[in-house]
Amino acid sequence: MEFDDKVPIYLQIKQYLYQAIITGRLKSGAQLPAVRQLAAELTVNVNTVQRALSELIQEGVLVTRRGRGNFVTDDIKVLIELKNRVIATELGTLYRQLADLNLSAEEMKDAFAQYVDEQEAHHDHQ
Amino acid sequence: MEFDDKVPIYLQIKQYLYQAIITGRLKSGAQLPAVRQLAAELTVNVNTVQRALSELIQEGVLVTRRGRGNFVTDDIKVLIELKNRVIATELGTLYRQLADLNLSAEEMKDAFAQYVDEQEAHHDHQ
DNA sequence: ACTAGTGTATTAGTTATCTATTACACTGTA
DNA sequence: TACAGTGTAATAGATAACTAATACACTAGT
Repeated sequence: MEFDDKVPIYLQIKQYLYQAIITGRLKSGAQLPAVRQLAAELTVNVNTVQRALSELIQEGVLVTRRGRGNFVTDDIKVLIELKNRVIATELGTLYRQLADLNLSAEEMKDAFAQYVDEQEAHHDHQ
Repeated sequence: MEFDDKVPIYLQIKQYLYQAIITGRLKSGAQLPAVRQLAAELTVNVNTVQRALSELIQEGVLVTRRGRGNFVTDDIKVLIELKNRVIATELGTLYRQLADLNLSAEEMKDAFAQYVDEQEAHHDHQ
């Protein structure tokens, strides 16, 4: 996997796992690949994977069972909360950045809507 | 100044300067504070400031005159292009993140619009 | 010429992240 | 009981970012 060398890899792995869980590629209760396999897939060290996993465990998103493996929590509430939290964080980041550039609420919404429409148009033409 | 310790400080300083220039707090042709003063204001080392500045100089956003100081370019076209580039980058980041979470174009626009409206409502109540 | 105020460069030391390697602990099955 | 497959921990070394300190180079004003 390719990483942005300006942000710690373990944080990018967290994002990658959030994404897999939120989109349902890793479903509630599902077992994750073994840490050594994950490390191989991501072309990264086991310790780095472990660091990301341990934070997800801390958050209650993952559950670890010694000798068995790591699993996505079966607590649906936690997963719903996770999705809301992740999306809100991303929306908030853009909002703050645009606010810092003195864009009004209307300008922000228009700019983003226009950007999205442009991207969709490009996709259609592919 | 407070920094996020998960992203290099010199990049955050770049963003800070982009913001100052785009919002007109630093106008076209204006002289920047001396590097030592900037370092003091940002509570950061001179070398770190210098690293950020040298990238802005490389981009043509700033112009340096030895012994005189650093100045915002008086090439308006460069500044307009800068604003467009910075905003497009930020919009693109959110777009990609939400696309990775399988949100549709409509869902993205609605989610952001709703977020912005909520923020504005909170501001009114302050 | 001197001096104060600029940017620039170099060196050395600290810290966080990441890697590589090895070892250990627990679980389930043959 | 062995063993293969899990997670977990610890150590040592590499690299990038940051800091601190010092020195150098150029400009403008006295």
